[in-house]
Amino acid sequence: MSDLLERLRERGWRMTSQRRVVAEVLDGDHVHLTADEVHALAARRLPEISRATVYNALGELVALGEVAEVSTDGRARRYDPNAHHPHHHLVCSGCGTIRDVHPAAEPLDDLPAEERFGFTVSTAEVTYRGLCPSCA
Amino acid sequence: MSDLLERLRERGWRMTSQRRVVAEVLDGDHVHLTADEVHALAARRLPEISRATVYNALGELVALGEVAEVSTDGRARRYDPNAHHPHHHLVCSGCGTIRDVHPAAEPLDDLPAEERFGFTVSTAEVTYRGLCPSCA
DNA sequence: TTCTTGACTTGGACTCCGTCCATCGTAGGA
DNA sequence: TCCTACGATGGACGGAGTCCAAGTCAAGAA
Repeated sequence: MSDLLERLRERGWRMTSQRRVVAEVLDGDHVHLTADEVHALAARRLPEISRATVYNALGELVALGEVAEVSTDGRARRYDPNAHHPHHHLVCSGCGTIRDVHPAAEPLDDLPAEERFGFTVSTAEVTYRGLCPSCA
Repeated sequence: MSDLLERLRERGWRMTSQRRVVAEVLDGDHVHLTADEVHALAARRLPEISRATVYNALGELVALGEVAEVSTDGRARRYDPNAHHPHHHLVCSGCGTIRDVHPAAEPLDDLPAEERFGFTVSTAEVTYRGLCPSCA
C-alpha cells in the first residue's frame, strides 16, 4: 500500500519534504493518529516541521479522499489512512482504543426513504462502543 | 415528556435553580444544542448562570442517561434530550443540520463475533451524512 | 422554623485543538 | 539556471472544555 506517494504525485500534488513525511507517517502501519501524533512522528524525521504544515497536509489528504477524518469523542480528530477500504469503528469507552471493523450489512440500506427527509444521503458511519478486554 | 424534572428529583438529583433551568431548556422542543446554546438559553431565565455550571449539569445528565452526547463534526459536542428513544442522526454536510432518524435494522446485530475483538460491545451509533434539500 | 453541612455555583485562569496570517523558502516548469 | 506561484513557518488568536478556591444554598435534623 506504499503507492500513496505515487498516487499523490500523479494527481499533481506538489511534493515537498514536509508533505512527503506526513504522507509516509500515515502510510505506515500506525492507525488512527491525532494531528499531534502525526506531527510528533513527522518531526522525528524532519525536526523543524510546523504544526500548521501538518494540519494543512492532513486537510488536503482528506480533501483528496486519501485519508479519512474520524472524531469519536469530541476531542482531537483522528486520521485514518485506510480510506480506500470502507469500514467502521469500534471504540473502547475505557481507554479510547479504536479498531476497524467490517459489519455484515450496509447501514445505508437500512434507512428507508421516508426517513431521509429529502436529503441526498451519501455515507453512513457506524461507531460501536464498548469495553475492550483489558478495560472490562 | 415534561416529567424529566420529576424523574431527576426521584433519583435524588439535588435540585438547584441552575440545574432546573438547564433541564428545562433541554426538555423543550429544542434539539441537539451545544453547551454554549444551552448556556445562552438558560441565561435568558437566570442571567447569572455560569458556563462551568452548565457544563457540570450537562455532564451529570449524560451520566444519568437522561441526555445523550453527540459529536458529529469534531467541533462542539451537542446534547440530545431524546435519550429514551433510540435513534440515529442524519447530518447535512453543508449546513450542519441534524435530524433524528430511525433505521429499519439494528446495526449491533450486524457486527459478527469475530469482528468484536473480545470487546463487550454495548451501543452502535450511526451517522448518516449527505446534503439537505436546501443545500443540494 | 432555624440550624448545619456537604454539595453546588461562580468566574477566572488554564489547556487543548485547530485556524489564520504575514513572511520566507522552494519545487518544478520555462 | 532562473522565476514565480505555491507551500512552509511560527506566533498570535479563537473556540471548546476543564479546573480550582472561595462563596452560596438545598434539604435534612432538631
